[in-house]
Amino acid sequence: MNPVSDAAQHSPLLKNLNPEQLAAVTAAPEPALILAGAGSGKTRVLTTRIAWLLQTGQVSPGGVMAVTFTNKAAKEMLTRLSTMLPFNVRGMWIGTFHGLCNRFLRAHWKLAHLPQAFQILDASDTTSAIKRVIRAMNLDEERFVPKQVGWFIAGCKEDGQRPGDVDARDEQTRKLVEIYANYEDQCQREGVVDFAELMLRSYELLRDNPAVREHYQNRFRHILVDEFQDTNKLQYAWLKMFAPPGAGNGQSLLAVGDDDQSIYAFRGARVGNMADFEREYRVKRVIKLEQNYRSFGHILDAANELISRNSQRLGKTLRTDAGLGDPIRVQEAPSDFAEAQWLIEEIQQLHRGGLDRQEIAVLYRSNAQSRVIESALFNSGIPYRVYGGLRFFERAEVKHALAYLRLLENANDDTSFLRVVNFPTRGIGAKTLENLQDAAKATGRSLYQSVGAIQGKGGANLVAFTNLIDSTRNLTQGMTLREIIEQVLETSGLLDFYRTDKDGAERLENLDELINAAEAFVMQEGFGKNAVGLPVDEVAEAGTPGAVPDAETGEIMSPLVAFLTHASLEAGDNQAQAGQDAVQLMTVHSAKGLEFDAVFITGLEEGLFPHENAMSDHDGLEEERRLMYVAITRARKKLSLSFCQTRMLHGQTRYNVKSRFFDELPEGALKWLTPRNQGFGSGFAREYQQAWERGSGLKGMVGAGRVERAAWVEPPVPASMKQKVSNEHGGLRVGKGVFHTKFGEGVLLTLEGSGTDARAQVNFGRHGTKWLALSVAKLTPID
DNA sequence: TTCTCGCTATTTTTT
DNA sequence: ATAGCGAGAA
Repeated sequence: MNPVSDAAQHSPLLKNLNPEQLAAVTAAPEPALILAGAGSGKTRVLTTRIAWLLQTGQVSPGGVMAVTFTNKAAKEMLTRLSTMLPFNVRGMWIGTFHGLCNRFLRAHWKLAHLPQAFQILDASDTTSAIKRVIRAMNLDEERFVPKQVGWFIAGCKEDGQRPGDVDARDEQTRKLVEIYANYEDQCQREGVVDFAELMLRSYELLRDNPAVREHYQNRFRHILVDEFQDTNKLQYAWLKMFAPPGAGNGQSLLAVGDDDQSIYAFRGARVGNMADFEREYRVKRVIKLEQNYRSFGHILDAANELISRNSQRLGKTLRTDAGLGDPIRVQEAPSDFAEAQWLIEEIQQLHRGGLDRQEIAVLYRSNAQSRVIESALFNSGIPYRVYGGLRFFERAEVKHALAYLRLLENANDDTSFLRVVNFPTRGIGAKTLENLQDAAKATGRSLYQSVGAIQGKGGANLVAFTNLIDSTRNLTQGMTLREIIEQVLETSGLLDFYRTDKDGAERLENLDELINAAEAFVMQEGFGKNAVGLPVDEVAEAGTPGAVPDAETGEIMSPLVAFLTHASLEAGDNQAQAGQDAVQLMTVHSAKGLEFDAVFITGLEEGLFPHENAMSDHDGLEEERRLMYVAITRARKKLSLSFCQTRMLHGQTRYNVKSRFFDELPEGALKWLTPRNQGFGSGFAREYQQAWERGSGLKGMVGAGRVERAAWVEPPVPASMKQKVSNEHGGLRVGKGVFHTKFGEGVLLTLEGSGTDARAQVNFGRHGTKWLALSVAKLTPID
């Protein structure tokens, strides 16, 4: 039945897998759908399958592609794989949809009609770029709210639609499409792409270039997709380009997903892709992973019972061998303050009982709910960490620094230009910038290129700014990434600004952290990859996640461009700092994929959870229910649910009814801590509240800053990993002439790295200074 | 150019 | 309640 040999079936990798997991891991090389329930060992199955395929010689490292949604999941997969495999896995095509698209577009930048050093706009860059378009078109920003226009454009792209494809039936939509078209032109002019564009552009490239498409179809024998229920229309279409249905070419597309955990439909995710996949790929057998290794029985019973109320399901019931465990505790609190106070007591008790604080999670439906809980935790001195705040690369000071760095690479990046042209202030005001933008618009050139057209004092200040950029660019030639950033921070005046700013200390720290991040990035990317033993041409295509060589010439991005890309693609981890034991606070959405010993689901009130805005349609309620399902299944041992009779929301007291989800849970699994149906204002509740209000200094503390903000930390790089910089490599010498088949003669400036990762910086004069991967580029020394 | 006042919106958001 | 933003004043 299975073409794999007996020996392969007895690989030590396959030990301790249950029958379903084993079936998934060793599934025949054909399309397969794995329905993986929460806590069923999904990641283990994915990584074990990849390791097993490689170990049994069914595929080479270059023939595998594994796609995830989050950087975290991708990292997790790489980490686990590297412990299972004897070689370095970093060169393999394992990453997020967007990360892999980036890698692909860097290798085929010419076909994609992009500059090789194209930069990626994050969500806020995108919004400000759209805002500029709307202003340039003299449109009303009330009627065309930049953020909403952004959603519209992203929505079009995720549906695979260019401006010409959109069916605009009304005036408003026609205008939106016009904005979309202008925004596209602007991005193209500036050499930038947004997140959705990364996907759409690579999809179109594959669609329109049969040779490239066939090449990749032949290359990737095994494609594995994680969280398939969250894919949107475009992502599914993108996957089909790599592995078309019904091709019968022996490719294996393995989709892993859980329809019950689909909670991103509101963002364009199509659960229906799972059913479509099953049909279009004629999937013979759907493997269900229903054995749960995470939670006790009462918790699973509750999850199963709740989710069974949904109508549109592929069908799946979790089971465990772990026994029933503790019942689910339910608390009714008179107010949100009292709920928070109850949480404190519970958390203290759990902690006294020996539970680490980081094993305790407090979940809520919307971010606004975290405030009360935070101040209560703050008051009682319990360390906590809130997820979902500003991430490292999104901080203003870091974005400013990155904008300067981007301008060094591409001065035509108007988004970056506008961000820092007057920061720190240089006497360039709104009026001057308006004139500049008019001049740029008239000639179709970038702001940087139009500076000469502005007269007077503003013009002189603008020239001073471009001179600053130009001279910094010259000054930093040949510098290491660290030196470049240090130089930019100094000459831009950012350091001076924050040094004199009264609360600039934290910002200076973050800028320092930026240098560390860059240093860590260089170390991580620049050392010892592709010990994988990929053939040279596959290295060219796979490259390294950080710096991808051109598929033809071997030219790679400079470390600076690679770092800037890294910064946009990975906004920085919200991951907890190691060694700090703190209670975890987050929305249910951001808890997906995580697990804790003890979980508190708070604010279970009608209108809040399920949220009123989601209940306009039937699907909305089902998605809320799936969200509740995700929340419940995060808990390993202890689960508590709570709701409040009253809650302060938008400055007003709301009187609540408990969530309908309570009626959908098995009564036998619940333990009510408060008498049922207790009215508001009953003796107990009133007393509790009064005691609470007397005893707490909370009123003064509300609005106090958040403690222990999640910080972004790069793993420390051991000194032994220091990158090799040499003067010689295979007959090439720094300072001597070299010849490249495409770029002609040049002078060798720098040599870095070793082995297949060796790279060279060469000044080709007319063609400029370029970084080349020596494993790909054909460089010969000239005497 | 920068500061301050007042208006508005406030579900979730992996990239 | 409150953060974020835009318009007018200093």
